[in-house]
Parts: sequence; C-alpha cells; structure tokens
Amino acid sequence: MSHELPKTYDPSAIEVRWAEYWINEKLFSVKTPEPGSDAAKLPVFTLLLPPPNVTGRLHMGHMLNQTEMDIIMRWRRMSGYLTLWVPGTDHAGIATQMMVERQLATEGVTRQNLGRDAFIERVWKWREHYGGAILGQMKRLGVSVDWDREYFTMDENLSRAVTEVFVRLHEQGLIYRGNYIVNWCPRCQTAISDLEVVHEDYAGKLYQIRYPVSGDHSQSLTIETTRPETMLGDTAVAVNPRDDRYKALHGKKLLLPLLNREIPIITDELADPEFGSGAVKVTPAHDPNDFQAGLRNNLLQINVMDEQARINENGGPYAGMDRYEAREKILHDLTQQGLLVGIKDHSYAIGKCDRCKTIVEPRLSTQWFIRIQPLADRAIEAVEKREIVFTPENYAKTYFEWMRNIHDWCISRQLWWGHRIPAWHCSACHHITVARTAPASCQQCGGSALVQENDVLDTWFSSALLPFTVFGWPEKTRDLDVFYPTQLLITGFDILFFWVARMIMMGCHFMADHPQGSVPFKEVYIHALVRDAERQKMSKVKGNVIDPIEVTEKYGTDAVRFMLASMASPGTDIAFSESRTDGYRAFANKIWNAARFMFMHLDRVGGVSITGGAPKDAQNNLENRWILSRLNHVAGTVNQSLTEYRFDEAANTVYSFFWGEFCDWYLEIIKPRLTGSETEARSALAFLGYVFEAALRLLSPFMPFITEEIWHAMYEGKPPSKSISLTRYPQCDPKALNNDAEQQMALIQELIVNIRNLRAELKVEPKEKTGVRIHAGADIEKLVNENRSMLERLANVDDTQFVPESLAKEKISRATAQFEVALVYEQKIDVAAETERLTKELNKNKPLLSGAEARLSNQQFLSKAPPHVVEGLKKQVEELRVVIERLQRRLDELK
RNA sequence: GGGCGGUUAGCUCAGCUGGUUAGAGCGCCUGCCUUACAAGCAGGAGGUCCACGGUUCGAGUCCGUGACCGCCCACCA
Repeated sequence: MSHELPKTYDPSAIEVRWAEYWINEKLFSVKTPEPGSDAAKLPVFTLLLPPPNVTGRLHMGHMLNQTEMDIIMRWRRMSGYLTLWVPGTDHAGIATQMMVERQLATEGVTRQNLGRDAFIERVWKWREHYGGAILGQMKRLGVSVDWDREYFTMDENLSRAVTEVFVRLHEQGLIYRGNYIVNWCPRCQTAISDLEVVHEDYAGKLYQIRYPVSGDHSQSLTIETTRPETMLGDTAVAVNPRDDRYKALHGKKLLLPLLNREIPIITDELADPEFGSGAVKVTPAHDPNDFQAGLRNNLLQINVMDEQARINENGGPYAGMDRYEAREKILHDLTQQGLLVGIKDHSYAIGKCDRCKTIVEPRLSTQWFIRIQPLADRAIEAVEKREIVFTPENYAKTYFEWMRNIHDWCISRQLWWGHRIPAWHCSACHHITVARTAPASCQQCGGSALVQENDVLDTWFSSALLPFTVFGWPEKTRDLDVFYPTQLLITGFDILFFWVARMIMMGCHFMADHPQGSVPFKEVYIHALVRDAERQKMSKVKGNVIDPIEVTEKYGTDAVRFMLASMASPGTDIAFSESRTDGYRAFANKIWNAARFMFMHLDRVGGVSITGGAPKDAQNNLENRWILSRLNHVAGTVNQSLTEYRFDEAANTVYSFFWGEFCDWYLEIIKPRLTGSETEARSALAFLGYVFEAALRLLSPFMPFITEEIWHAMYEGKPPSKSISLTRYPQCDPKALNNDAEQQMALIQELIVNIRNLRAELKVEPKEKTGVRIHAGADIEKLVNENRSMLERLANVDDTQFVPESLAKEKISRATAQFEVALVYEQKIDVAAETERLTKELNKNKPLLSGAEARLSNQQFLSKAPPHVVEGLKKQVEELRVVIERLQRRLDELK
C-alpha cells in the first residue's frame, strides 16, 4: 500500500468526486433521534437555509452565505453536535410568474389565454424543468445540508400549514380584509407591500394650480401638487383650521377645474400653513394621507385609474390615457385656461416596484392585511430580552427602528402563482367564509354558490413560517420537539425585514408554548455584501457580476471559500479579490505538497500508521513540544473565533499556522530526521502524521475538499470513518501548551533570522556556509547547543562558537537584547550600504528611546500606569540603549 | 426628513475591553530552479492610522466637530 496523491493539485479533479460522495453516502442526513436514544442526548444545532428563489442562480452573495453556514455547520458537527441543516427553495410568487409569462409570450400566449388552472400547471412544469438549478450549484459547492429534508414552499404539507396559519390568524382577528390605499404596481397588476417599494430620489416639479371658488370666480385657492393628474379624483381642498388667511372661505365650495365638479373647502390638519399657499388638494383614492383625511371628513373616494394606471371613466375627457400622458394633457389644458399659476423645481422620492421598477401607484383597493402590532410587540420583546441575539449587534437597532414604526402588512397579491387565500365568497349574500377546506355552504346564508378568493398570499407569508413548518407543524411532531428553535440564522441584511423580522413575529406567535422557547432562532448573523474588486455593488446592469461557479472552477472551491472566509469580518463588505483567491489556491497547493512530502517519506520507510493519537516519545525534542503547543494554541483561537463568527480571524489563524509555522519551520527542522535512519524517521513521521492529521481537521470546515482528499490518502484508503467531516474538531488541550518551548523556539528563530540577515547583507553565496560567533547568557548557550544542528542547517552555518566577550566591535554583527551574533566571513562589507542601514536604524530607534525616557521621568505616568507597563517600558529603555550604543559605535568604526 | 456604517501600506482589509517599535494577503525590490511545493524559498522597501479639538500618565483605539464615501428607512402636498 502507498499513499496516493497525484503530483499536481487539481481542485476540479477532486471536488466533484467528494461532493457526490458526501451526497451518496448521506453523510449529512439526520434521522430524528428517538427519545432516550444516544443521539437524543447530543446538543442540537439546527440551521435553516435561507431558501433561494426557485428561479434563482447562484451568485456571490449566496456563495458567501453558504460558505459561512457550511463552516459553522461542519465545525459544530465536528464539535459533537447533532447538526441539522435544512435546505429548500421558495416558490417566489411574482418572480416565477413573470418568468413563465415571459416564456409563454415567446409562444404568443398570455396567462389569461391559458386560464388559471392551466397556467399553474404550466408553472409546475416549468419548475420541474428549469427550477431549482441553484440547488445543483449548491451541490457542487459541497454544502453539508441534509438533502433528504429538502423542501419547496409550495409542497403540500407546507401549503396546508400556510392555510392553517391564515385561518388561525383570521380567527384571532389578526387578519382582516378592507378597502385601503395600497402600493399598486401597474405593470405586475398587483398590490405589493411597503417593503416591495423602493424609493428613489427624483427631480420633479411642483405645479401651482388655481381652483376658483364656486359661484364667485373672482376668488380662488391655489394648491400645489407634484401629481396634477390626480386632481381628477379630488373631492376637497383642505386648509388648516388655524390658518387665518382662509377663515372667510370656510364652508365654501370650489369648482374643480377641467371637470367642473364642485368640491368643498374643508379644514383639516392635513394642510400645513407653512407649505405653499397653505391649501392642499385632497384625493382620497390616490394618496395615503388624503385617504386618512377623507375618512376624517367623510369625503367621497373617487378612483380615477384602472389597474394599469390609465385614467378610467371617472376622468372625463382624459379617460383611457396613461397617467403620465394625462398629466401632460391636463397641464396643457390648465395653461390654456390660465389656471396653471406656476411651476417650481421640487425633488422628492418616488416609489418603484422592487421587482420591475415601474413607478408604483397608490391605489384604493380591497386587500387582505395582517394586523401587525400585536405580533410586532412580542417580536420586539424577544430581541430586547436577548432571546435572539444579532451579530453584528447594531442590526438589533435597525430591527427595532423598523419594528417600532411598522405598518399593517398587505398580504394579498393579484397573482396566480402562490398560496391561494382560503376564503370563499358567497354569490348570494357576498359573505366571506374563511376555512381550512372549501366549505359546502355559506356560513351566513347557507347558499352553496361559493367562489374561492382569487388572490394569493405574499411569498414572504409562507417563508415566515418555515422555522416551524419544515418540522411538520401544525402536527405535534418529534422533529419540532428536537429541532425547534433553530440555533442560528445566517442571512443578508437585505431581507432583515422581509424575512427575518417576520419569522420572529410568526415564530413567537405560533410557537408560544414550545418548551424550548418560542423564538424561531437564537442567533442571527447578518453577513456583508460581496462587492467587485472596485468595491462596486455587483449588478447585471453594470456587468460586473462575478459568477461563483466560474471562479470556483478556475481556482477551486476550497480557495474561493477560504478567500471569502478570510475576509468575512462582521459588518464589513467584502471586495472580491481575485489575487487573494489565487493566493489561497497557492495555500491549497502548499497543503497538497506538504502532504506529498510526508507521504514520500512514509512510503520510503513504511510501517508507520496514522493512529490519530500523539506518540508517547513525542516530547523529547524542542520542535515537537513547540509545534504541539502551537497547534493547541491555534485550536483554541480558531474555536473561539468561530464562536464569535470571526471567520476572518479563524481563517487567518489556521493559515499562518499551517504555512508560516508548520511548513516553514517545523517541516524544515525535521527534514534531517526524516532522511536519517529508519528508526529515527519512523519516530519523526509518527509525530508528523499526528500533527498533520490534526491540522487537516482544523482546516476541514474551511477547505472541505482538499482536506478530505488528503485525509483519505493518509489512511491509505482505510480511514477510521467515512469522512474527515465526521471526526472530532481539535480543541485546545491546556496540558499540551508549553510556554517554555514557544519562547525557546522563538529565540532560535530570531537567531536564525539574524544570521540570514547578515548573510544577505554581505551577499554570501547561498551555497557557501559560514561560521558564527555568539555572545549570550549560559541558558541560551545551552539551548543552542541542544539544538545546534537545527540552527546550523536553517541558517546555513558550519561552525558555531560561543564567546565570552561582547561582539559589539565586530564589523559583521547583529544584536538583540538577548544575544549578539557575528558572522565569520572574510568578505569586505559594503561600507556605504552598511552606513545607510545603520543610520536608518539609528534614526528609527533614537526617538523611541527619548520618548520612552520622557515617559519614565513623568511622575504622573509612574504613579498611574499599571506596574507591568512601567516595567515593560524600563526594560525597553535598557534594550534600546544597548542597541543604540552598538549602532553608534559601528557607525563610528565604519568612518 | 430620520437612522447606521466607513476613512489604517500602491491595492484589499485586520488591529477584540486605550498600554512596549501598527499587522496580513496581493503587488513591488534583491537573491536563490536548495529532489514537497518557482502556485516555491530566503531577505527587503513601503504607513505624520481623513482633519481639527478634547479626555488621559498614555489615543489608530474613547468623546466632540467637520470633510469625504457608502448604506438603510420615510405617506410631507
């Protein structure tokens, strides 16, 4: 048997294979543990995948999100948790319907041609063929989700739960139906919620229009409006009751221009005396504020637009025109009649449909709403009481801000694709029956001519329920007992209100009596945005979108994951860095080659098997004590960092450990032993294998593919378990920490670096060995003598002498506080270069010394600073004095 | 109109409760194809931490003001 690993690291060759293996072996599928079973005793860690749209394709945001989730889940799984990660897709009402309608359009068909049932059937077919491509992409990324539990928000069981929730909320008086101003998208031809409206600054105009007093055309009121076309629906003009200018007009009527309809002058707080003339037109059917004013004053509501925002029959001569066409015509007509008094520039925000960017029309229509306040109150409390904790913490503030100013949620959509509202209209008496299943007869009149509500629910209605519906709610299931609440939610801030806040409201409401708490998750980690290299937001329009699958294929999934993790510091956006990704591919390559190096020696010597335990005789040399101590330190740091979601810290720690310490120093140090006698090599390899295996486990959550590949190779195809992801994550063992070893090793490293420095300075040929003389304390002499071959090998030295006298006068020497070292080398030195270096060094150190001295002579500092700081500074001053004195003397000698 | 975040090396970012000489990756310069790795090794240069003021023995770190960049929320005609 030998340890098989191809010569070159080719990520694509290994990644697809392991991704498939993990799925086929069902490594991440979790069976619900039976009560009393061993599995039931494990701590549980549940995570819900934010369901991507069924129409979606993977983008960098998904990749970051999934990388972070996968790191946490692999780490928790390896740390002994029963780890369940539930994937699924969202039916994405509007998005999907648009997609299919577009497809129909190419066939020259509209959904109306097809009819509702046939259209929906068509959507299901579409989903079968094209939907969920994103899940395939996720599989390529190797995310450790439980594919056996994959859900779709329109699945039968989830749809039943949606109905149940709707009916219960209705029974509780938390869902109502009514005629209100809603945001209406004239293109999608449906109502949308406040959240689905995006506001954009718009440099518009303010039109001043004169409304003559009815019966007395010498008098008039001038109003200002940004939307003259809505005047067709005016049913009053308001002035402020305290506005003395208009007292004489109270109770009089105005003649609405163009339509010549009489409208009353009313007094209402709606009118701000400071704004314009102080008089404001009131259009209850087309403006939310006017709507409220209309209710207060019992005004007529005249809807002047149809569902496509064209002027309807109430618009007189303008009927049939588009709203903006009508605006132009109206302005033209007003000008002709001398009623357009002025036009001012006025910038304001206009609302656009989040989905199609059409300007939203506030429109009076009958919709279904959730009375949100009672749900919001509890959801606010849950975060206030830290039943749910946000990372970064300031998102809690954003959350409160929104929750405390929340409006009722319009949940009905005039679409076909989605959960149809479980309400039935009686044709006879118009009573509406809300029920779990189609009622046989009308609740009120007993009539049997019932028609189901046409509207469907907002997509976010069903996704708000997922934390409990995926576990079988409303049934009382074992899954709910075990897996609810989920531990963590990782998602982007863009859906904080759409999804996160609503899950909290619904979870708290419907799971109120759950023994483990009602909240749907205990922690929320909000991840940052992935931007392009120029820190621009990625967008299709700008054409700067980076396709994760493309870069994954170019650099390897492991490298892209590591890049994302290494930059994922909470609250900071990530500028996608191709060079950095390339750097992490180099890191993967480094790991690969380190493995090949080890395997080469394992195969040469034979008879060494990796057992996963530290060999007993491991501690009798410095480098082993050192690397073991470092490994444990690093394990401690990584575990701590991941607990705090410091992916960057965790990744950087394990990176510099593996490359900077394990490869650069440890492997170099043990090389002679590996090539020495077989006994010696076996002993070295046993320990090397132990450290390497632990390092692989440490790396595994970040780079699951390469670590899996090497880990299996390490065991020559006979690993102790099916996957490295099922082994235990390294923990910090305090007994393995060894400060002495770390300090001793640091000193030797410093010595070696200083010698290398001297050699570089003198341009000593790399192949040529030199002698060194060292002046230092007895303990250092002892340490160096014990590790002499290590020092000489790594510093390219053939003779090491300890001398009792100071080496300060030596031309070719370096010094630290602990030692002086000089090169035995006959070559002349470059006086100019050396002078420059020494001067620079001197100039750097002098101000440090004077600064430190000044502080030490400051009584305030001495009395107030903690002792260890004062001591540290004293020591520093001593060291600096020595160093500066030496530098000065060397400079003098060179002259 | 409210609220939030950022400004540290040429570039992208760390720097956790204030404490010895501010770090990393990439890029740059010098020298090495040293049989694990040139996707590498060794060495090096490079920063008045946006500005001003304050608190403190001590500020990249805390407070205030300003500048610049960015984000979110919002029914002022």
